[in-house]
Amino acid sequence: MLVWERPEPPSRPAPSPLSRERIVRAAIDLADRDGLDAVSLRKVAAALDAGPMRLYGYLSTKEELLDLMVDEVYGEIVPSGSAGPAGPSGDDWRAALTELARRTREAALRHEWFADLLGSRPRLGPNALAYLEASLACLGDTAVGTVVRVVSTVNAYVLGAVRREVTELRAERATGMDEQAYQAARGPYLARMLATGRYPAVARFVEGEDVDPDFDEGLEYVLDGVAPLVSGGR
Amino acid sequence: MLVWERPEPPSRPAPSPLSRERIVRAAIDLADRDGLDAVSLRKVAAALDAGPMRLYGYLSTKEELLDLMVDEVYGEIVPSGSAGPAGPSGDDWRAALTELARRTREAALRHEWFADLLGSRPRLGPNALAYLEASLACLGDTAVGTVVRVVSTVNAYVLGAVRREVTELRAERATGMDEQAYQAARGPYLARMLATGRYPAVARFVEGEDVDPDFDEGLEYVLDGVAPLVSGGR
DNA sequence: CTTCCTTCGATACAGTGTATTGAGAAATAC
DNA sequence: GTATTTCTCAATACACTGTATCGAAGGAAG
Repeated sequence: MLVWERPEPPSRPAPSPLSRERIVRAAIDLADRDGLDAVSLRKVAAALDAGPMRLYGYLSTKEELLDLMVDEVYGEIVPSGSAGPAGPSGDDWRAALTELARRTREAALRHEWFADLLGSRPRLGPNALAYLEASLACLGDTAVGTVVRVVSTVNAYVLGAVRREVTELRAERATGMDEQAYQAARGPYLARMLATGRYPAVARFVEGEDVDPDFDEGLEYVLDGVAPLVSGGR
Repeated sequence: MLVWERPEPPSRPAPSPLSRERIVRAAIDLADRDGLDAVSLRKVAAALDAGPMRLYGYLSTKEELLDLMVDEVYGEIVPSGSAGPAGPSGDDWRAALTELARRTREAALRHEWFADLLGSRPRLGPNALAYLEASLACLGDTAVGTVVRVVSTVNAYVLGAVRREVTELRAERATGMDEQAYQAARGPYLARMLATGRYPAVARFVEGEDVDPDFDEGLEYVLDGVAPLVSGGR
């Protein structure tokens, strides 16, 4: 039985009133501050002045906690008032999808762990469904086959781009958030590898000015790619 | 100091000759069979008839083992003989990128855990560099700015699409690899959610024939999107 | 043969997710 | 009102994780 089907245990007016909401929020705070690895049932429970086993009334497994965390962030992404379908497939489907993608990226930058979990588990929570709903609704009343093609392609890009961006961000910070230090740390090794001559294209790319890829720009290309699908019918 | 910089300890002709190669292969076999969570230093060591601490001569942390595993799969992806740059930006850059994307996907289907790790850690291993090299080389001598735009966009799509596909595959298998059983399990919950009327677009999508999104098709769209960049020159 | 230095395995520790169990309180029955 | 049942919670326990420490064994150098 899925988490979202099970009712919460009635909140006893016991010492500290607990709830899924509070548990999830504590877990998210922990993950935001100290990373996903720091999220243990013991620490989450401790943050709420409770024993670890207390949580098992609200969750039946740690996986479920992660599911709830992910769903919570989906809730941050989807604009709360946008349940209604957008304009009937005008040309603003691009703007709508772009907006959603941007919000997804921003949420992932706020909650870096989200990028690790995104797409790694089936999303059936209410907010994940709302997210899916919002995605599909961007295309108005376009044919369902077209909609799924467009949305899944764009979503795949967003997922991958966000993941890459967060990873790079972490890597930079790992060496002391100094770009110079980063080059200095990875430099010797990379230089030696490139000196082997086995990676000429990489060498050319490293020596050139570093144009780090832009999220919005890549998104434009992807949207360009699927645009004929939606305007051209099919 | 990175793993790839450190030499292996000289292989004593001790009871069982160990090597990074053997360790990584054992770990990969374990991950393929029982999932990434089953990869523990103890189990890997046991598979090689060694104590857990023995591995610390070859690795200094479990993270490094994961890095080596990822790099090994990169080695499976990149065609071994394709170090030379492809044709000078003809029109076969599409074919080359497609080939590489397909091979990436196939590797992820062979090693599902690869999808979980892909893009989650900086890739600087020799095979990862070769992969990057092969990606960049697909575009021949196109301007470096264009190359990075194209490759990073395509890679983002591949990463996201592969991840989604593997996740769905796992979800289906979790209920007993029966599509009917899957619908039956998730059905009641989904039906109830859809009955709330809050997800009309999702409902339309679920009721319609389920066109699961195709990897190659989405890739085509993305390539279409970046095509003007490479043919039109920057 | 003795000495030294490397390498290995055992032990140990802090931390994890979770099953079990026993105490205590709330709710019900009389 | 008291007695009994039921439910909730916290403590304990277990198997497991990654890794530090340390003592012993074994090959190399003198």
